[in-house]
Amino acid sequence: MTGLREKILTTASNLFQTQGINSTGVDTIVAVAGTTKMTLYKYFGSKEVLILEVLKQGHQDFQNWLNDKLSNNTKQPSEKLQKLFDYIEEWVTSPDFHGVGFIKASAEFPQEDNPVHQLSSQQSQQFKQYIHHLATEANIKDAEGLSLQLSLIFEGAVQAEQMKRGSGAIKYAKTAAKILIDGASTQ
Amino acid sequence: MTGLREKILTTASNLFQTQGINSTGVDTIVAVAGTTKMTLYKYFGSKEVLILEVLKQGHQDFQNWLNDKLSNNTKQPSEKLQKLFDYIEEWVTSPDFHGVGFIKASAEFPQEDNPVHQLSSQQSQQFKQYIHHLATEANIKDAEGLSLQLSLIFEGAVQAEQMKRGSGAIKYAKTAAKILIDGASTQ
DNA sequence: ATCACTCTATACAGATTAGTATAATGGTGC
DNA sequence: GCACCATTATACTAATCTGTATAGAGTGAT
Repeated sequence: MTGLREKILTTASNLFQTQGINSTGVDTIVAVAGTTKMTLYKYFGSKEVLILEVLKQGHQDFQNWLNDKLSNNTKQPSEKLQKLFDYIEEWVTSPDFHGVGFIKASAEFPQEDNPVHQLSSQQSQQFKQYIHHLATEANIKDAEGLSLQLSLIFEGAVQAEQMKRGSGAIKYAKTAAKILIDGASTQ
Repeated sequence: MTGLREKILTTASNLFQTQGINSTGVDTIVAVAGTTKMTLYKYFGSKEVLILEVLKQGHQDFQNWLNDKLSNNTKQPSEKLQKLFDYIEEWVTSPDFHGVGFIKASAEFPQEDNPVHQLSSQQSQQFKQYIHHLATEANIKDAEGLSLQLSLIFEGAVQAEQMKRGSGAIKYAKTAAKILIDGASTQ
């Protein structure tokens, strides 16, 4: 079992978040990962493929983590929606939080026909749909509107946290989410 | 009257938004602006200086535009806060909207000691303080909390709009803002 | 021991980058 | 005409980038 592919993935993920994607060269990645370019290009045909794989992995990790938390710690569907931002806070404030990939990637690759941008956009929409799913299960009338608002707050909070670490933006995002959820529930 | 400096500024601003900052070379900027590198480096000592100037200009334009709108079209302080997101919507949906500079810049320059990141962070905070100012004038009790929440929604909406143009995120951001403002007013 | 296989080491190609040096061009004021 | 000025045109340096070519080192199986 190599684990080299995995090592390259996590190394690239960290560097992309801390240095930026375009600012991180392939040479830097392999140097930090303790391997060579030949190996990197064997597992990932190009830097673009590597970027896409990093995004996929990060998104999947987040979705799995969140889903497990919600499945294991809540019973009623309405409870999930209420506790959503509690877990998001836990995720964002955890020490190994390294940002949300698709938000940064879409900024670095603004062109709509770019594969990285397309995947980012797709992941953003996927997350919105996940909230939509939670909202409909909780019998929210305007599930579409609420899910869009909650994803707005999510992206804004992550953006703010990324802009200035430990800004406490998540706390206010949490109360804002609570207000919006309560408002949509009693309708 | 030259206007060449201005021309370079607006050209760079457009290219930075549509292609990304790091992905836009100095050669491209001068080619599109119809000038040469010598002139660019005469007005702006380095690419970093140019980036900073573009950010300053864009932020100032936005703040001036928003402030004028609010000053001219509202009378009472509480009205300003209510109409804030109406004008933000007008700004975002306008055809020559080219994104909010400091949001993208902070993504492309994640390192906190980077001058571009620092300016972005500073501008983000400045905008939050502007909302805070509006909130205190409107006699909102928890002005700090509300202004943070509204700036979250703003950044999230811009992010969403940038991710997928014409997503209608602004409309939902508007209603979310209304709910939060009303909630903070009747406290 | 030899084959097969993964990984390393290193050097390289070709393109692109930021920034500079130098000479020529064009217009304005006098 | 002449001097002054901003601008252009072009060529260059030196670094950096992605991606590849080639040869060698290590390991495990049979």
